[in-house]
Amino acid sequence: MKMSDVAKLAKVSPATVSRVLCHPELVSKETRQKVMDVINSVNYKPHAVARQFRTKETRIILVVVPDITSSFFSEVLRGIEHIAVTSGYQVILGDTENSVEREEEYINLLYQKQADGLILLTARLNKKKLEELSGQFPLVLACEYMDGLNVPTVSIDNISSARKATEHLIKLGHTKVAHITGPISIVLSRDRLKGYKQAMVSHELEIDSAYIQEGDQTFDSGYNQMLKLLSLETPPTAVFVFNDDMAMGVIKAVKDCYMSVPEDIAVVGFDHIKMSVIYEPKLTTVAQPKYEIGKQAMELLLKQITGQLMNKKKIVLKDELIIGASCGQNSATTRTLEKI
Amino acid sequence: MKMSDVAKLAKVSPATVSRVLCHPELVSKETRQKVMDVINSVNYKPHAVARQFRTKETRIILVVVPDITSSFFSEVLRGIEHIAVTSGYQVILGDTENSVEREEEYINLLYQKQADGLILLTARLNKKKLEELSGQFPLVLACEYMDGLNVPTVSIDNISSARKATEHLIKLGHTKVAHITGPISIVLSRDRLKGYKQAMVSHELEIDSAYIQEGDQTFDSGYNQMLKLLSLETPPTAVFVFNDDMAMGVIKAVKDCYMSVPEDIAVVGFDHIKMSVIYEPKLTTVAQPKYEIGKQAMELLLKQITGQLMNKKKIVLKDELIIGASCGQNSATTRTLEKI
DNA sequence: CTGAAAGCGCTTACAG
DNA sequence: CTGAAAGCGCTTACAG
Repeated sequence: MKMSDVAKLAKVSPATVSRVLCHPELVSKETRQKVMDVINSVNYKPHAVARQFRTKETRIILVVVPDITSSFFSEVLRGIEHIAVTSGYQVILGDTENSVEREEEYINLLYQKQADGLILLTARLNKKKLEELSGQFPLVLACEYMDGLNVPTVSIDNISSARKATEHLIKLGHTKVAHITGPISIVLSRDRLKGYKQAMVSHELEIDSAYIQEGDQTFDSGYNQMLKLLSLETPPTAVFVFNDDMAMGVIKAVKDCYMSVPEDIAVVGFDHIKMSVIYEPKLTTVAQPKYEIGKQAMELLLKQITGQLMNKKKIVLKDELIIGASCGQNSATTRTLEKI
Repeated sequence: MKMSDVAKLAKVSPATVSRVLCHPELVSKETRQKVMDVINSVNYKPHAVARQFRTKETRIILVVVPDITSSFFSEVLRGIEHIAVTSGYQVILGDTENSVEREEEYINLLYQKQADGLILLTARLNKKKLEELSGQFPLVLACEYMDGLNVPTVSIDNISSARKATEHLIKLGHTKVAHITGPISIVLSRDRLKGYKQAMVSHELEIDSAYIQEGDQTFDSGYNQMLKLLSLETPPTAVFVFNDDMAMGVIKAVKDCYMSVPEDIAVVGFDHIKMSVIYEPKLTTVAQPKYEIGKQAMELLLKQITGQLMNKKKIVLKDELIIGASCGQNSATTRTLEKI
């Protein structure tokens, strides 16, 4: 069943049927009714690809995500998808499984006009390529902020959040604060490391390079890096960890060494994933507005697609330090007092 | 840049360019080379939608998932996506956020020919509608098995897995075994409940209807239902729980009542999500081959799309009972001995 | 308010 | 092995 068949049945031209569907206000009430009756009675559905081909818009966007099984990204994705569907767009999922090659394969879809725009939840591509891409297609970078990059971006301020998280530990009286980073190849890791260092320096604490260990984002790597830190001659008394997965691994390592969190070691994580609330002790962690990041990224993309361009706008959303039990507010207060 | 432009530059017809791209074996080596050189030098990419429109295949499939933020579904999705991309297909993500209406909206995409096939990770639709859909479009149902439904399906045998899980508790010496179900409106919940009952009956244990509580799949609901069970006059000594999220909530409830898992209450979960290994005590749980379910679902869908139809085949994959610490293998053995 | 006609960029059956 | 031509199902500028 195609539009011309509907037209015949309704005794109008195909153009009129098309108008009823796309611009009903251009058609007289009676004609409209007549056509709608036929459409409903034969259950006609317009051929999406034909329309896309004719109008040159697919109403599809592509979302490239480094790891779809991650609790963090899947919530951002939900935000994107929800707004997309509400606005009449569909989402093609591009799970790169952390591979740059797959990232580039997906981006090919844009050149083939398979999608009207792109949201990147990961940016392993270099700055030049990203800007070039952004010049050619509607593009939004979410989660990762890249300094001096001329591409619309939605993210939190990772540097200041990391600084805040570290300062929380310092204010609790800790001086030997370690940091387990994410893969140092990604900007996020470098930003959070920067924030950690800023906090240390501004409180005149020494940054012991043995206190900085690189993890790979997984629970196990948090576990292993923590064992390393614990076996130092002077182990830290507090650790700021790149993400919650690793932070939980850190806690597990501490437990396995017959020590306690927060009594012996205070831990702060990052992301506030669902599990961070369930794990014991409940994590102190930086909550990112995951759904909101997705939502705003999609809205920014839509603005570009519809041409309400906003000169490469950056949106920085508010994060929040969620106080759990993994830093020991109370015992820390005591420590501060002892110092005084 | 379109195909006819490339053709002009290469001094051949558009048909030849098309053949170079789609059926290179039909073109002489020299012509092919000449055309490829032009394609590369101008970086021509064929217009995907035009091709889709002409060939009547989108090489897009639709995956409808009830909850993209769930660790379980996102791993199944990864399996689907991986095989899809490897086979030259793209995946449109349909996150229903557990709403039946949204499920139907997504399915509309099939009628509009936006996708070549559909994988359902949730089936709230009734049997008749599903079979009708399956008659019209390539369709695979994954995760949920529906009795007597004539639709290709990939799943585990939920009844026998649930029976096995419950029997594990019974063999450990428990006679007062409770079950916290999922939402009883979904088939999976009813199947696992069935398995639980089978195990109880076949071991001649009484099924106390107060021992069966309906949860909603979340941690919190596991927590709440467990509190209810613990406040019974004769509380159970073991609980088989519909999924791991709720099982962790159950454990938390037990702890909060100053009791221990597994000493006071033994717990078995379902799914073997990542967190189940990290949580303490480590869950005993039924592992579903999540990635494999996704993979096989996609392969089954591809077979339908390419017309290698396999009379509404069902694939039942093997699950595995993973023994953690939440059932107390040892203490249980003791109990059994005591009984003797 | 409505219709006739052109055309979006490809692929493929047909002819040579 | 190659080209000319038709046509996939829509939408929209144009004319009336």
